[in-house]
Amino acid sequence: MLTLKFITENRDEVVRRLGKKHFKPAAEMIDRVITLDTDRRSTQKELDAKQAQMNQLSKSIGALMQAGKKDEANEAKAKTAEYKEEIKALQSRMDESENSIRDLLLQIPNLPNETVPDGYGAEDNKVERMGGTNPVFEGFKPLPHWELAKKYDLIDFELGVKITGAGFPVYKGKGARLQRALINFFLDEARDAGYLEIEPPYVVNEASGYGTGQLPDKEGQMYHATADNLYLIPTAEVPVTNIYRDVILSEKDLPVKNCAYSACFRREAGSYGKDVRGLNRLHQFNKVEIVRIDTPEHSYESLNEMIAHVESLVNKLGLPYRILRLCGGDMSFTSAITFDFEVYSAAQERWLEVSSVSNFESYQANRLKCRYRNADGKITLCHTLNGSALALPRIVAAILENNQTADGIRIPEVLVPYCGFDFIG
RNA sequence: GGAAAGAUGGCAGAGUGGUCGAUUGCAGCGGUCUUGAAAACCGCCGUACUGAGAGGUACCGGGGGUUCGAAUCCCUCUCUUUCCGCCA
Repeated sequence: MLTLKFITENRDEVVRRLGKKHFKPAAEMIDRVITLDTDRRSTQKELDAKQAQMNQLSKSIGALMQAGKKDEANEAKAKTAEYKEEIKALQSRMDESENSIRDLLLQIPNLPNETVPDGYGAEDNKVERMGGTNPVFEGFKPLPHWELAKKYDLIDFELGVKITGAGFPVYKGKGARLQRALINFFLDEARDAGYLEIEPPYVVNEASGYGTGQLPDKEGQMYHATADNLYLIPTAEVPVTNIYRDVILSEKDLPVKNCAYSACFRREAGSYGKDVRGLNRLHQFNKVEIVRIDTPEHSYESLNEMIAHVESLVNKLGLPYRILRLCGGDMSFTSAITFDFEVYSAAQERWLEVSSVSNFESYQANRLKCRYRNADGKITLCHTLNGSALALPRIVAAILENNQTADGIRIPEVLVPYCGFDFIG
């Protein structure tokens, strides 16, 4: 969430920038926050003064009792009753203001960075750059990956339906080994780029869900183990970022660079059609995530390094790709700026999103209470960033489709040492 | 699943009703000494809100209660540890 201080000090700027996200009630909500805050402050002044009086009176009673002046002590005691009433009233008024402010702040999205393009949806995203070359298929018609998966017995979607349900594929043989190979390749690449590998829990508690913002807004997207009130992670971002919840880092520890492989679980309620065919959208999938925590001064440099890292991955895999700078309307609630990576899937003839790299600036850190102490001892909110590096299913889809030949599928060279085979046929 | 113990500042660990926001040790920061370092010694060293500042207020796992006054007593929830049982 945005900080109260920034909102109250930059009212007009906040309203203007929220406009880019097409957040309609911005002005109304911001003004309400400012009104509530003014009220909260004056209430607190009153309350503090009253409590100071009360504290003093209590102390004097103690002194009187010790001095044996019982009558005077009792007299003072009688006075405390009315103080108590007033304190109680002021306290509840302040709690009310505070709660209302927090509720409002949770409903206000992050401010888009000034370099985020205007726009309403996917069609307004700006192509930052493109790379790789599209494959040419000579003498045969390329098959979509779900047919290739069946033809070479790599992935069994029906079996997943039997065991669990749609969106839970079963990988078999070289299909399963390709999963392991990609995970190891991505982790090794991240380590070479200086990221510390983390193996996090795949199930988190409520506090962690709130920390990264999955709760309360995206509650329906997570699988919820109600007997224990735990949530299956939709991404390793959740457990990894929550490592830094309620933590004050030292500036010399920044930037924090973590990477983690995890299975990811998403309910994807409401999805249907060609978007969910095959590997395009799953309820369970594998992903390697990179997470960075940095100073505000350095976070955009960090963002660029992350983009370069992800770009090197798709390059090494030899996939045609493009990088999109998302427009205000297509960005997530919590993001200040997001770059999407898409790879081109030749047989489906469409772009598939394989990574999303974002800077949340201090929006997530404020909720997490993730701060750092600089050399002068000043405590400031960190900036948090994360990105997929990479999500497997659509990468697999693109590899299968783009690398197919008339009689098999070529494995990208960088993966051969990880797979132990260079061809599926 | 059964039983017990516990939750205090970055960590360890005192504190059982009245200058306790909290003794002490370690770590950290500054200084003296030293060519430099170590050791020793001296000082500083939680967070948030509020205030121009001095200062004020809140916080000892969360919530509620008793009391003029709660880290300390009571209730409740959550979590952790240990033992037993089961078990990859």
